Amino acid sequence: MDVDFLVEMGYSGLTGRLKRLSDAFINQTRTFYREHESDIEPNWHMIFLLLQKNERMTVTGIADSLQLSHPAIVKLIPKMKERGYIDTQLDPLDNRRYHLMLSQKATEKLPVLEQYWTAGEKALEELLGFNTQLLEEIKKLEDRMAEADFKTRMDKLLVNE
Amino acid sequence: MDVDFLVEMGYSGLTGRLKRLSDAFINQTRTFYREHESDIEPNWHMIFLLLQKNERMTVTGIADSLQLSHPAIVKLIPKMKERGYIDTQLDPLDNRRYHLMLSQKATEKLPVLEQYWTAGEKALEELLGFNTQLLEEIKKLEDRMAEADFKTRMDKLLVNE
DNA sequence: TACATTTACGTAACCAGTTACACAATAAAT
DNA sequence: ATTTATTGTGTAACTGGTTACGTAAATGTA
Repeated sequence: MDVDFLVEMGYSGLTGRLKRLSDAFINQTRTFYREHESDIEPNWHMIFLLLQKNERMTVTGIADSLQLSHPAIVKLIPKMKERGYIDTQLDPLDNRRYHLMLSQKATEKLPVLEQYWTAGEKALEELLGFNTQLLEEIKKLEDRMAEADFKTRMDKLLVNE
Repeated sequence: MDVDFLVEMGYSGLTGRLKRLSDAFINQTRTFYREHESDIEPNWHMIFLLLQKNERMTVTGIADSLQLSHPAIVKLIPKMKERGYIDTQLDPLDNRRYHLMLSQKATEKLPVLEQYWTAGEKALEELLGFNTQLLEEIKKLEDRMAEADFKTRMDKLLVNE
């Protein structure tokens, strides 16, 4: 395919291209982990970082920090536990919530994982041409989305309804 | 959530932010369609455009044009047919393949859909601050990904393995 | 203290992509 | 003409998100 239809379509193609890029990063990261005998998933990365920083967090705490819905986190937990990367602990003062923490195994594996993540950062720097232009443009987009999201703007801009 | 952990994390957070943005666009577009009584899904948009341009296309033709895997397209078809937006026709010269085309209903609904899509484009222009900076940076990223993808670069940049 | 509200987590059903595999039909090669 | 390779589609199992709903625990209020 010499021509890229999504690129051809200009603004209309942009959302599809973001999806395509996002999927590419996720899928290639998963392949990378598997080829390097790592039994972790791409979307665990930020949870590891969060729990490294914070020691112990609740489900909603993680969900809020990453701006994901809480069921997204709930669904990760069984597999992370099953593979031995996190321990959980009921909150003694509040029986609804419980705390997640990195396990022994997790802290042992962190040095290797950090090598992978460093490689990922470097690869990303390369892919961004060693400048922060894209990062800045994404930030502007996020900020404008926070002011008024896509749907709000579509509703407003829809003619003669 | 005053602080955004993903933004805080710099390069490491970028892929998650792309995912978050992509999901936001998709989910809000779906909500928009549903509130406007439209029984179409966000990822049908490009297929409509493709079939407007090309009249008739095969499954792999569409997959290649959009740079998706063919099962992604295969899974869309039953619902698009069931809701009456596409007709299919077996290729008389090749019994493996069949052609997809926009149905009567689809062409009837196109004027309304085009209003929605125009609103989407305008919303996107707003969100990009009426300049093509982000589009250009995304293009550069895509081009570099085509040269050497994320995983290839990670492998190469992984130290002392 | 009783009642209403909010919060934290869990579950179900859905959307949207992927890889891996199977298989029949066509095309290419010998 | 037969065999081999390739192509087009279908299916299964997986990853990773969402919304909507339920429920128990904690909190606020009359």
